[in-house]
Amino acid sequence: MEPKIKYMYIYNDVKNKINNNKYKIDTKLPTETELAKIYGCSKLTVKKALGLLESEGMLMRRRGSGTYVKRHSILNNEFIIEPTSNLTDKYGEKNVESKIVKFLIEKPSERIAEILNIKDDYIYHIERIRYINKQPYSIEYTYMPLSLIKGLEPKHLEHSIYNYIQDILKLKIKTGHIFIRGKEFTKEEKELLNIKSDKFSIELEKKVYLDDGDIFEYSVTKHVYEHFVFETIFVNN
Amino acid sequence: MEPKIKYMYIYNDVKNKINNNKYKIDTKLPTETELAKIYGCSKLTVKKALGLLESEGMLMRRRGSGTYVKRHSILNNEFIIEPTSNLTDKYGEKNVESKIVKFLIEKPSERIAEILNIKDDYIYHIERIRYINKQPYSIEYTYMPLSLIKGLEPKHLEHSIYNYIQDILKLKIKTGHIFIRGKEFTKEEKELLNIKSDKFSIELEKKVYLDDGDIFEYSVTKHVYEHFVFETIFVNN
DNA sequence: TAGTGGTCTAGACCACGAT
DNA sequence: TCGTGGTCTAGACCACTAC
Repeated sequence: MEPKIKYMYIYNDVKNKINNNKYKIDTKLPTETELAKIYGCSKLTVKKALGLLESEGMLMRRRGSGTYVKRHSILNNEFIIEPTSNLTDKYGEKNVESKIVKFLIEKPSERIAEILNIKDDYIYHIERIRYINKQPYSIEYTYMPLSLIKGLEPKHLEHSIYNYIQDILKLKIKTGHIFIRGKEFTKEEKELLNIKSDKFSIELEKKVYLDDGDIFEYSVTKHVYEHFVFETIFVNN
Repeated sequence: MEPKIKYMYIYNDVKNKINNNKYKIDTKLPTETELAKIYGCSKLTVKKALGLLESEGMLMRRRGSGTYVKRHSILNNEFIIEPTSNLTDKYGEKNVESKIVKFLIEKPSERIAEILNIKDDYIYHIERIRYINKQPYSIEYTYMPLSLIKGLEPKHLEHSIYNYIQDILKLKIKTGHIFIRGKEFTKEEKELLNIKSDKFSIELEKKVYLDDGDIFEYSVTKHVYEHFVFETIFVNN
């Protein structure tokens, strides 16, 4: 149950206590020194755990004053996508469906080869339409190096590529770089998604890296705008 | 010149060396131990500096292997807005113009009072159209507690509210919470911005907090979609 | 002035990658 | 097996808040 890493245990424990109202919003947490005593660890370990919660917007820490609870973790809001969100985990496997438009293994274009850092190798080139509760949600153009992602089959695309990569291939996603912009749908996309001609899209362009530094995915996903909200938090140092 | 904080000095120094190609992309940085010796500090201080650079996507750190340079800091890309971007700083004061549509001091609506955590006090209610290089860029609806932001005048709105708050009032922005979505422009907004009727907007809804925990701004900004890209990076732990 | 979180040290030990 | 970054300790001192 408990993770081996002590600060992750403290992180989860404090997070749960906030979500269960054992630590209430707008109240003060015990001091770092007290928490260190409670958890039987050094101040630095407490500080690392609380720093994570601060970066998620749940805590506000003030030198000379204390650590205050600001809000619960989100999780429940229907349309909100965070940088690390996974559709299948968010909406439940039963509520997400995917229609495969293209599933190719091909030589990459010059541009994609450069982005994926590929010399003379093949890639997967995938186009999927995704539905949530039977409603068209997005169209997704994905490019992945063949050499990294072994054995990908249509059945994986129908559910979650990410879950295949993480659960079956045991690859670890480390960082991602996301660009968000507005974009019109093409005529073909409107037909594929079966949406009216005045709808536009929110486009997410993503480059995702594994923990060994390899880029494993370049993708462009165009979301029907009514069903999409992206959330992010920043903390200054 | 050098900041008092040692890890910020290291952070800036390494960042500059990457941007000036003294540390080249795809090469390895000296180890933490070596850097600690170079800067005359402990490993932990080096680690903190490098951790910041990793969270900005400039470095990739791998246990058992080393720290690798991944890319320069961005800065130059024309339309890209990051979570902490400030229009005036980004495009230069001369290239940003603002037209004030509304500048009211009023009692807040119930909704705004709740968001700003205000009981029985007045707020600024501001609507501005912003132009970059004479092109309409966005329309911005801003609500701020009067009690926090003293002495705001039209001349400040014509340039940067943020610069007034940070440079003159010496308030420090600590965290922000951002939602991004697609939204149509209203007929009035299209007229104010003088744009064609088929244009839509990327809406940024922001709550911004000061370092003492007070919320000082709630704003909704609708950007003409062609001139707007939002960038963010995530790092898993 | 007392109490808080922020920075920093000089170590120790561990998990993981490369070989 | 060796070198790397990751976790952790038990302190010290500092900057800031609140009183």
